Amino acid sequence: MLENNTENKFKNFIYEIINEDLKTNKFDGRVHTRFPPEPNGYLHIGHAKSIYLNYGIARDFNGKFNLRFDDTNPEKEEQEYVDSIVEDVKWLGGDFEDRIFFASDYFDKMFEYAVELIKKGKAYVCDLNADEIRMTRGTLTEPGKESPFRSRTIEENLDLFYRMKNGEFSNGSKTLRAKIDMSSPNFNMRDPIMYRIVHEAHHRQGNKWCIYPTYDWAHGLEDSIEGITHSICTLEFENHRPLYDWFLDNLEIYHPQQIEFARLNLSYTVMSKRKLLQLVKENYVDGWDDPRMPTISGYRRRGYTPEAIRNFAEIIGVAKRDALTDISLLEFAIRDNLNKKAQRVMGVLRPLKIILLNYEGLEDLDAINNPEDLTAGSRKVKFTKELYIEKTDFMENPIKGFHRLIPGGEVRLRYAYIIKCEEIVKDENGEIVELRCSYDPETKSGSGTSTKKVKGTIHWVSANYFVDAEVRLYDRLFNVENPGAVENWLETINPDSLQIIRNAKIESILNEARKGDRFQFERNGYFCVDSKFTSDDKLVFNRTVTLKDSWSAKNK
RNA sequence: UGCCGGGUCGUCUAAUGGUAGGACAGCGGCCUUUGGAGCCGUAUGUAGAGGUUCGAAUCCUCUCUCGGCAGCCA
Repeated sequence: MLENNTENKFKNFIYEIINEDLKTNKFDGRVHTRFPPEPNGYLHIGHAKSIYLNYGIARDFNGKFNLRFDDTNPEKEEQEYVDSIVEDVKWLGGDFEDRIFFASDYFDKMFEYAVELIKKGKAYVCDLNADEIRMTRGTLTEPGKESPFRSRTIEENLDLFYRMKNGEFSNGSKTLRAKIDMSSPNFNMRDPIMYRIVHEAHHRQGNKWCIYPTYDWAHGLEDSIEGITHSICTLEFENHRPLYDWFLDNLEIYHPQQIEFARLNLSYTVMSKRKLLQLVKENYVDGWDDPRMPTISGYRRRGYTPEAIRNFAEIIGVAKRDALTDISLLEFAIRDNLNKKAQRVMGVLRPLKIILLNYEGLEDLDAINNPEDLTAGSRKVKFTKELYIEKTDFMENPIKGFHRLIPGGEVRLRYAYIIKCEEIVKDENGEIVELRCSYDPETKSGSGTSTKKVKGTIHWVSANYFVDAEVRLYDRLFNVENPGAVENWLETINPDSLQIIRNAKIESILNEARKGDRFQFERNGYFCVDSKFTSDDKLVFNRTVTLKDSWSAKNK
């Protein structure tokens, strides 16, 4: 067992509870958490918060952490989701060792427990259909009415329950209900349903079962069976806790502690699995792993790192109050992480040809791979007479404060020379197609021979040595801060959330880039080689996040 | 208006009856061969009213306000 260090003690209110439990020896000094996803969709960043919370607790208290699939509803669950969830939890670093479990593996045990509750006179088979149950449940201010089947004998209930299990009854015709209190102010206690009849194959159990346990009945049993100490869930289950406790107490079995915390909401994104599924199914995005999706697979494809997501989880903390977390916190986390580890490279997204009138030949110039990490070394970049620079780095009629290239003005080419714009070449439409410049041989980067100072430094790529790439620029998927709260949320989708640039010119060193590799395109942002659309003859980059840009921010 | 749970800078979060602090975002400046990074500085907050106390974000009372709950979903 671990020493309580003060660092852990007040990390959040859940740590406080655990420290108290450790002090009173409530669970014999054990700490055992779990992450219990339902395999009915892909994991999103809200799940990452929960994974890091649960896994982090296990790690900090020398406890254990289980991955458990809460697969109690065959109508919504699929193996594909199980596979993606396992991959995502591992990628995030949630280490469940060999403890991967399935609620469906406990179905036999749950059935026995149900029989036990019937024998105690605390559960009964009810013949009311769904409508009738709803109508007799009462309202917010009125108590419900007791089911006419509530007083069946134990023998009759047992007989009926076994026959339910054996498939004698049709979907929805009968349920097993807990006999609690139809007048409870808490709806969850008004004789909640424990089993429903669903004649449907289960993704792991096949046709073994035609009755399936409900969440309320199953979840506490799953926790109890696994010896979980702290069963951490989100706020909407707070009203379910009395029922969680009731089942375990009346069964007189091992009783974990349910604790609720506020789920993550992120600005400009939707988090509900139902809505994410709809975006996928109706092709608003290009799959669960579309880089605009808040899914783990989406962030992975976009270029996010597990460390950044974990740091984000640390930054936002854990509390009980509903929150709408600003997306800038997440963006900070990934910038901060990539700044320290991403190789720098020059990439011109919107090329503008430059011809150096007084330059001939070819030079290999030194470029630093990462100014934040000099051990990353340097590389050679080809410098030639004809180059590409960023279209937006030239202004024929510059606005105030513009530090880059202007007619007759000078600017430094990163790692190279200072150049001066001598002449603008336009096509018949008046579009600028080329700039003719001179270079100053005294200003070679690193030579120490230059006394000249210029305000701007821009990136460039040789027009003779480069690699063509497609670059995908992403913006927020929604135009409103809290799309989940908008009724017509689909109408708030940002039509410009994806911009595809087909002929970006990138340093030729990126010929060797492989799927998933991350780079900083200097002055542009962080980019990741797309794992889906990149092929042998086509390089595709996803923009993970822009660099912080105080210039364009100022000019908004 | 039945029950449950919340309300601290713009946002997220800390305080455990004893100086309301941090991060992000913002603003100002320094520095800079990335308008990046870094560094320095700065403003902004305890929902309200009473009460207890030497002392209250914290305890009590009332009010206001936000969220959740009437699936055989989780």
